[in-house]
Amino acid sequence: MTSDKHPLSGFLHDLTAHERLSDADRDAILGLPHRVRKLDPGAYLVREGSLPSQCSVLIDGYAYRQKMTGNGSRQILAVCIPGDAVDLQNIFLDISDHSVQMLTRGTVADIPRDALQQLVLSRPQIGRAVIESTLIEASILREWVVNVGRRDARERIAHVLCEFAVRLESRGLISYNGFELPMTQEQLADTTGLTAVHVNRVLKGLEADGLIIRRRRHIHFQDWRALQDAGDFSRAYLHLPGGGDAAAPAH
Amino acid sequence: MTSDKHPLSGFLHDLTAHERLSDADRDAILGLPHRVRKLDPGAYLVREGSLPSQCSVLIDGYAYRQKMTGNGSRQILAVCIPGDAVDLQNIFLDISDHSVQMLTRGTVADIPRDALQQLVLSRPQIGRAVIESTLIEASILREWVVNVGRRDARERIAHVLCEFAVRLESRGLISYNGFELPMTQEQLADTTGLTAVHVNRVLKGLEADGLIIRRRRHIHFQDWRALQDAGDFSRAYLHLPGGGDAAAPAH
DNA sequence: CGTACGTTTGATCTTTCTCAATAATGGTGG
DNA sequence: CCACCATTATTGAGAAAGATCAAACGTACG
Repeated sequence: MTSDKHPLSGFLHDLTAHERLSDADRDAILGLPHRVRKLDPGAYLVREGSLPSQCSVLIDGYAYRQKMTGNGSRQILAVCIPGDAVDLQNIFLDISDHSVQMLTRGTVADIPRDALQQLVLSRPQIGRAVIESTLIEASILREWVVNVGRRDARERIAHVLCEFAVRLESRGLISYNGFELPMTQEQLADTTGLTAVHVNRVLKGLEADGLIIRRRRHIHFQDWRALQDAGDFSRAYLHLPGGGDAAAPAH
Repeated sequence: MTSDKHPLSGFLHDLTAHERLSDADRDAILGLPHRVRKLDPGAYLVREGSLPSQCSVLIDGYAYRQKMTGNGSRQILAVCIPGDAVDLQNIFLDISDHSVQMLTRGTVADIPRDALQQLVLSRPQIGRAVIESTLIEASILREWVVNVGRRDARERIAHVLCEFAVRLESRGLISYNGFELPMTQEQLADTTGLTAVHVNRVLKGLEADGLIIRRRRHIHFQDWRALQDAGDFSRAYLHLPGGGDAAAPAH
């Protein structure tokens, strides 16, 4: 998908989205030691309770953060898209507080924890970029708390669809006014705090009302404006560099 | 409450909870320019959509992060306790994605954004401490997503009570096996994604079952172990330095 | 071509919300 | 100190969103 070949170029691109880095900083990032791995759906990148010795960057495919409750239900906490550093939190915290698993087949680059830690501490602008990236992740988490805490089922799902589309678009990963949802309805239920059955009915409803068209897992935005309204969606919380609230997925 | 007099000592204490700082770093923090203000309940520290020019540190009293949905309901995203830097995110991000308001009467110290930014960039160990603090906040947000997404009303409220008690205890702010809940049942509803009416019934239930005793807003832990079980609570996600799962509020 | 997984649909049940009214409580001015 | 007012807490009854249970239908893949 990316024209540039370096495995860490997506990661670099993500970090430089908000912060302009010097050539030396850029070279230092691309020069990080790393090992590339291919993974199957369901493979663990991080396991809750473990002490990871490396940080994985997603090169292609999707992954998700996840946590289980005591009575066995699952809550999905984030969907990682190509370019995302999958466990920045584990650079500086010891015990992982959640798990990360592959959603689809994909490729990751593992970077030794020490090397990344050193890089962040020794190069202030990179440190700053990492802080910003972490802060944006926190902002998205706040929006997710709002989503599951104060929106009804239809709003939640519409919101998740909008967020996903805008994030993909910001990385140039979205196709013509629609995208391939990389998850089952059960996983969508686990991200919205609903049941798979109810997710199904809501999706059907969104389609019946002409907001989206589904063909298998492909979501086509038939009425992007209405979908945003239905999901109470405003992209401000994503802190995307482009600013404004204007841009929809490619029209 | 704190024996040391410097307004920023609570903030320093918070930052050094995980990271040992050099004397020079400590002096740099205490030497930050700041202005102390007293505030009434409801006063805004940060307004969603604004571009703050300073970062407030809570000296005493409580505050809460909050976001409104399009149809007017409120979701509380965090409760800030004395020592918390109230808007670290606004050091590096421009437009605030949520509001922060005082929960009680209290005191804050405002630090100019530029000074704090400079400090973080020029002193790697302080940068590291700020990253860790941010990461822990994100971890707590993840747990909140789980809480509102996958737990029922009783679990949610028990969980919030446990979290609050443990956080207070970690700062030495908790009194003998109980604490003063600094919020109304309506605000508790807004933190758990419930209604005030239902919160009332659940609290009554927790009391009827002998897990807590209420006297006005004071919560006494009659059966701390059972309350943790009822809330599916485990303190790991708070990443407290003490580690382990052992410590309960002072027994 | 059959098995496993995901989706769709229907019927019923629960939790939680909504609406409404009443009782405490704390703060305020006289 | 007391009467009054505005919040906040409590309680009840009915409504609704979403969960649960169960079954049938598709589709991909070995």
